[in-house]
Formats: sequence, structure tokens, C-alpha cells
Amino acid sequence: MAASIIDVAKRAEVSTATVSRALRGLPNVSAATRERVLRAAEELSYSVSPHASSLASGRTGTVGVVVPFVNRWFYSQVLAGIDSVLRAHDLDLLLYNLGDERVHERFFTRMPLRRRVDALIVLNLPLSAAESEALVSMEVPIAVLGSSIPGCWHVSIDNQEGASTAVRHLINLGHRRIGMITAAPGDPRGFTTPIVRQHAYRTVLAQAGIAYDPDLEVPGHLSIDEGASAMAQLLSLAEPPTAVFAESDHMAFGALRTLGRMGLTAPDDVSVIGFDDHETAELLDLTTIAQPVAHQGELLARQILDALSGGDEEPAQVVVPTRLVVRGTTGAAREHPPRYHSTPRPGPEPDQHSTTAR
Amino acid sequence: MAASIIDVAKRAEVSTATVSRALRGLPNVSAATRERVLRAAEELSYSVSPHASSLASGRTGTVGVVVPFVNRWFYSQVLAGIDSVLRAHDLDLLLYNLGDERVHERFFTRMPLRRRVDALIVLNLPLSAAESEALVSMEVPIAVLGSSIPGCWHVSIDNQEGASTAVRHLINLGHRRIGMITAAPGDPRGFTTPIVRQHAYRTVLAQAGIAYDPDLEVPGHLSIDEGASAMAQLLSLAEPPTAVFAESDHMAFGALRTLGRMGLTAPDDVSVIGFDDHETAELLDLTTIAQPVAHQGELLARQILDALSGGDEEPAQVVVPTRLVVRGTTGAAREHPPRYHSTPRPGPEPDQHSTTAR
DNA sequence: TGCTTCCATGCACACGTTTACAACGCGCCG
DNA sequence: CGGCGCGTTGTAAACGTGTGCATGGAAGCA
Repeated sequence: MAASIIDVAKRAEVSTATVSRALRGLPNVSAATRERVLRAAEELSYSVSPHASSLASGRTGTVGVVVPFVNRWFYSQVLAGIDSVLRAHDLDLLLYNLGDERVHERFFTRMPLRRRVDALIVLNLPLSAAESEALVSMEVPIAVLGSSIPGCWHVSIDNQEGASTAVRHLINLGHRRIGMITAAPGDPRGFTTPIVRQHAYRTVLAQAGIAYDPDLEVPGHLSIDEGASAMAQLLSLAEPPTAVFAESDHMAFGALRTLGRMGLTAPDDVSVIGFDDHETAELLDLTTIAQPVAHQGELLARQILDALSGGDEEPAQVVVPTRLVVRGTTGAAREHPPRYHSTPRPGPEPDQHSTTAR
Repeated sequence: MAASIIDVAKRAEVSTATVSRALRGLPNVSAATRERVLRAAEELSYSVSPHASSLASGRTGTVGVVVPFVNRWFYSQVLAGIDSVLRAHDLDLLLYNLGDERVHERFFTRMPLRRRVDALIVLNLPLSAAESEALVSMEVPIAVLGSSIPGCWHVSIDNQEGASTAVRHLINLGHRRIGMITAAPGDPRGFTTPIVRQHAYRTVLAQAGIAYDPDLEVPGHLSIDEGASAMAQLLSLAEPPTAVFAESDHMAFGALRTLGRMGLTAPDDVSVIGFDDHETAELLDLTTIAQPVAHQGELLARQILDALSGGDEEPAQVVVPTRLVVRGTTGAAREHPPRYHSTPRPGPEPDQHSTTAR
């Protein structure tokens, strides 16, 4: 049986109240008694019961983190950023992975984090209005990544600027026929990132005097395989693009794979630019828009810290910049782009793929 | 203010004891009253206070997961596996990321999980004897991945078999001069995986009648960059290997990068095999030893469930099999392997790299 | 009918802290 | 010399739930 505060009090010959104050470093306890208490606690190898403490004080010392997919690179990076800051302030991290649709639903009906956390961090989750409201009703500070909830703290990248930079990069290289592999189309819930990026894509094209062609926008659902299919679809057009902007590196990887399997090469045949600067983007020599991933996690955690300590300041919004990283998969447009009317080689076995330097 | 059990009791016109029993589905409560209680709770949108519940019952409904690096692919996958099982049983997941050495140390001096979790899952952590003992002293069931602690549950892959398979694959292709890029050498703590794999490598070579050459074993510290350096070192040997076994895919990626930068190709110049079947292994067409990653997480979580429910069975050990995945980076040995005495091209800018199909 | 058995329910305490409030001693100042 | 303020400590009441035990009543049985 672990020692309780009463045992410590007896051994130090003080009341439990004094023990509590001494251990938490409250000012109103004399140096001598504090010393005695600390020694007694040490000798009994005592540690406070977090549950009793929470119950009495109302504070839990815990922050809930809700993430759509822990096992994806992006979220695991953000999570690491969050963790590093929380840990430094002795806050615990209660993880909620909502990958499954059933789990997502269950989360919002049962609200298992209610009364369990001092604050909430929500990563990039498509939320319905009712769901946002349910979160707010927990009456704890909330920091949101990606989307936004009224009255909550907020961190995001400048998607408008990032996507514009990507498309401008391609235009500057001389490309006029530019495709986009987009994320999920028209999600009814409040997840605006794909919309903003798509808007930027269209706007920049328009500014460059390039006519809008809906055939050049193909959804890729953020996965490698879907990105590969999307690229195949683009290449099958009567007039295929000479450059493609994939709004995630994963989809860009898929696009590169399709190129390789068709015997094509980036950037010689098609230029490809991604978004994220995933760790393997460098390996594949992919030009991309980099965003500070772990850093965003740290910012979210810091906002929570502010909210928990300061208290009454109103929630702030932080926008972090993106950065163009030019690597080997984008290059100058050819004078006469070749026509590719071949179809991807089918077959279960892995095929070749390759990328070459600019 | 959130409703408490007393409010529910009043509204349902029963005692709090009955409310408690009804809500937890205990058998000894009549259907009629249970119905009344559930409705009252629903109307007040009541949810139990986890802290009060923990304090009273001694159970926390929480499992601590200690992981060295959340942001690495492997651990995030395992974490997802753990989460899926725990979630299905309404257990919360308290995450501890120990990446930093300071954090690691602090964790073991302060034991912040003590009295806070019902069980512990420890991922692949190099632990000193004192640290293992500290964990055991928490007196909760512990499931360990990779390493092993006496008296604890245990999941791991068959490293002996996996590594042997990798080396045999290379030998079967006709290779006689086979290098190995190893993980950290001689960690004084109880982390045996690299040792087992190295032993398998040496044993299989010996069984094939191939003389042991210490120059062919180079440490790569599990990172892409170090893996790249290791490959460079292997290629600079007077008699370089014709095939290389990297004991992690990350290091294999680095190895491929080095080959690419030197204008060499796998498997035409050097065959490369990795370990893990990382998600980008397929992209790079890397032959590798696959291990079921998320599945191991699920197994760990299930062990914990057994320990928490069953109770008195003694901890079991599960060994999951690995699987050879042949892709494009391994191929038959050449009759007369070329000599490469060039050094890697230096330079800050990214360089080409490529892989081709078998 | 009277006794036992069993189920449903209530009573009251325990769980281990935090914290408002009171009490106490001491020095200071009027 | 008395009162006042301040710093230190103790007292006791929450905090919200789980659970052993007692109670009451209905059903079963002789």
C-alpha cells in the first residue's frame, strides 16, 4: 500500500494541510517545517494521488489531445511538438485517436474527456457545428489546429500563401497547363484547408491569364494510392498538364510513382510539387511547400499554457508561414510538351519508378 | 456547474448508490429503476467524474504508454494499434514521450505515472536494471515491446529469424560479400534487438562458409543520414560488398541515397535489403523484412486487457513472425562485381537517386 | 400461516487531497 | 501596556463516487 498524506503528516509531526502546502511549494510555510515534510515524504517515497488532488482542487493537470490519425507522419510530428511543451510544464497528455468513423461518433456522444482534462487540443478535425458546440460545452480552453472554432485558440499555416507560392513557382518555370491533385472534395463540415488551397490555385492561374479547366482538378484523398490514380487520370487527358501541384506530399509521392510506372520522369516529362515537406520528400527529391510541423504543435501547447495561467485574455490566432523548398521534381517547361497516351502498366508486382535531379 | 450523482439521484428519486449501480450496469437493480435513472442522467446530461470514481474504486480506467519517439513511423503505428484496442474497451491512453534524455531521466526520478494508471505499456525502451525495477515497483501489469522485464508481459518479433531470412535471401541470390548496417552498437542497457540481429547475420554467413570480416559491419544509428554515411563507408572499402543488409528501412533509405549520389544503382551495383517495411519502402521499391507493426500494438493492449480482467494468470510472451518482401533493390550477384573507388559527391544541393525494378 | 431465501434498495463510510477559516504566537506601534 | 497585523499552523469541510452492510419486502416452501 502506497503511503498517503496522513502518513507523511504523522512522520513530520504536522497536519496534513501543512504537508499539502509544503509539497506544493506554497509560500506560507516556514523553511524548517518544509524541510521536515520533504524529508518525511522522501523517506516514505510518497507521491500524491493525482485523483484525490484533482477531485479536491478541480484541476486535473491533464490536457486532452484529439487527433484524427496518430499514425500519420503529420500528426505524429505535431503530437511530439505538443508533448515537448506540455511535458516541460508537468502536464499530462491524454490521447484520443479518432481515425475510425465509429470512434469519432462515439467520442461526441459520450464525451469521455468531459471533467477529465483542463484543456483540449484538437488537430485538424473536420467538425460539424454540433460537434464544435459539444467541445465548447466542456468549458475548458481549446486550441485548434487547421480549422477554427469561435472563441477558441487557433494555429494554422497560411494556406492561401502556400498554395499560391506553389502554383507561382510552376508558372515561373514557364508552365501554362498546370494540374492540381486536391484533397477530399466538398466536405460538408468545417474543414476549409482544401477549399482555400483550391481557391488559391484558381486565383493564381487567373492572375496569370490562364484559362480555368475543371478537368485539371482531380481529387486524391490525401493518400499515396489515390494520388497515383489522380496522376494517371491527369495523364489520360487529351491535353495533359506539364506540371502538377499536389496539395500533400503523400499524393505527390503517388503521382511520382505513376510517372515512374509509365516510364516518365519528373521534371523532364511532368513537374511535380507537393505540400508539407514530409520526411521522405527529401529522399524522393520532391519540390514542396514546407510547413513547420512540430512547431505548430508547440504553439498549440503554448496557447493552452497561456489560457491556463493567464486566464482572461481572449483567444489569439497564430498563422505560421510556409516556405518553398525547391528540389529535383520541378523544372522548366518544355517548348513542345510530349503527348502521353499510354495507360499505366497494370500488374500486382511492384514496378520501377525513378526520379532524377533537375 | 456540471451535474453530480446527487442531482441524478434526486431526479430519479433513488439513492446515489442505486444511481451508481444502475449507470454501471450492475445486475442487482430492477429494470424499472434503471430506466428511471438512465433517463434522469440523460436529461441532466450527466457524466461521472472520473477522478471521484478512481478515488473511490482504486481503478483509473487509464493505461500509460511510454514511447521513446512518438514522431517516428514505427512507434506511431504501434501507438495506433494500442489505441484501437484500448478505445474499444473504454480505456484512456496517457502518453509519455521520452525522446529527450533529460525527459527520460526525469520520468524515472519522478515516476509521474505512479497511482495514475491501471497498467503500463512500454515500447522498445532501453532500460537499466534500476529503471526496470522502478517500473515494476508501480505494482501494475506491464506489457513490454522489444525488450523484456522479468514478470512482465512481452511482445516482440522473431529478430533471429527475420535477420537470418534477410541474409539468406542475399546469399541465395549468389552474394558472398555481404555488409550489414547495424543499429547503435553495444548499448549497456537491456536492449538486445541489435545484438540478436547481428548475431544472426554472423551465424548465417558462417553457415554458408563465408569468412567473417568486421569491416563489413558498420553502425548506422537508425537514421537516414547515418545510414547514408554507413553505406559510403562500405563502398570505400578495398573490397566493397555486393549486397548490404540494413537492419532498419530508414538506414536502407540512406544507403540508397548514397548509391544514387554516387551514380550507382540497386540492385545492379549493390543489392540492398532493409527491415520493417516502412510505408515508403514500397515507394522506393525496397526489398525488406516486414513486421506487423500496428498488430504488435494491438497484442500489447490485449495482454493488458487480459491482465486487468483475468488477473492471476502469469504473464505470457508473444512472438510474431516476420515476412520477406521481395521488391526491386535486391538481385542476383554479378559474376565480376565492379570496383567503386569514387567518393560520394559532396555538396549541399539534393542529388539524384534512383531505383529500378528487378 | 410462518419461516427462509433472495433481490432491490438505502445508509454511511472510505478514498486522499485541497482549502476556507480559525487560532495562535510574535513583534510592532501607538 | 494593549491592540493590531502578519506569518505559520491546525481544523474541518468539501470534492463525487464506490461499496460493505443492513433493511425491507416479496416469493418460495413446508
